[in-house]
Amino acid sequence: MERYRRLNIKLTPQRLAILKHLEGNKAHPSADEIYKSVKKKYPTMSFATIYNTLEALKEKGNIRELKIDPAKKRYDPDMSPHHHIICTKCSSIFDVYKDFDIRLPEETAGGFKVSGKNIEFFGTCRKCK
Amino acid sequence: MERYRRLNIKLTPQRLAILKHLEGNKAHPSADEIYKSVKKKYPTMSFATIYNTLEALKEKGNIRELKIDPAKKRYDPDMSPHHHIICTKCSSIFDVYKDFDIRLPEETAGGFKVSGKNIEFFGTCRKCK
DNA sequence: CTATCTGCAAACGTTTTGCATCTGT
DNA sequence: ACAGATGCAAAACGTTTGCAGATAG
Repeated sequence: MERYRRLNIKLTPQRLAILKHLEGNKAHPSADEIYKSVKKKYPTMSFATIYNTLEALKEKGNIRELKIDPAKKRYDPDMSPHHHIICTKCSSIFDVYKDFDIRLPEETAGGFKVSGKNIEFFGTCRKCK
Repeated sequence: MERYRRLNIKLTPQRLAILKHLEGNKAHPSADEIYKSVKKKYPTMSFATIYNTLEALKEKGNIRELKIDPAKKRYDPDMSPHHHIICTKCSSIFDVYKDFDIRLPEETAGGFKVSGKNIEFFGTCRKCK
């Protein structure tokens, strides 16, 4: 609770439940998964609140929105620099904590002002292979 | 026409129009963009046909489905190994023809059998900056 | 007190599907 | 001839929105 004060967003019970669900969560949950989980405690929980909160958290730099899964957005509360590897069979996502020193040469960037990069690995996870 | 025979899919006029639209296309078009374009010549064109054809082409390894744009799938007929850079303002996508020698150490892969990788850059394009 | 959040339901844009008809091979 | 494609409309799916009432600060 205290540690969320700095977010400068209203800390409603619903939001605290969402934050609690996200904290330390390594599953890269979708909005629907968060919704289902928090709805157990707050049966009136709505997607408006879920998305509203996720948007606020994203804006404050507290979570990342992942587009690694084309079917739906996934959210990652781990803001430390890392990449992901996704299983092409079960779609589960794991973290990759390795830094790759990749730079785009001026000529290759085609006039872009590059502001970031994203590396996705894919393959078959331990369970699925 | 001839060069599409090896695809082993029925070459209907609609499909040839889709193939023609895709050939050499560097715009990474969405299904809707392909639909709009092909509909000019085939006014009865439907999304069923668009998605059906794109799925067939993807399966035969003739196009790639890009997930770099979270709003919608984009399609890339360029199967040569390359990466992408997307403009965070106008969402236009450009190709990056540079090979990055990135490998995931056994320990970091977490039991995964890695089969590929994908690098996305993002930034502001020449026009938008 | 009031700016902001919640919850509901309706709307949205993209993608998928069922099915009757048609067509490439 | 027939496996498979087309076209239409409806449905599915994730996400967004409008708004009236509630609440954190």
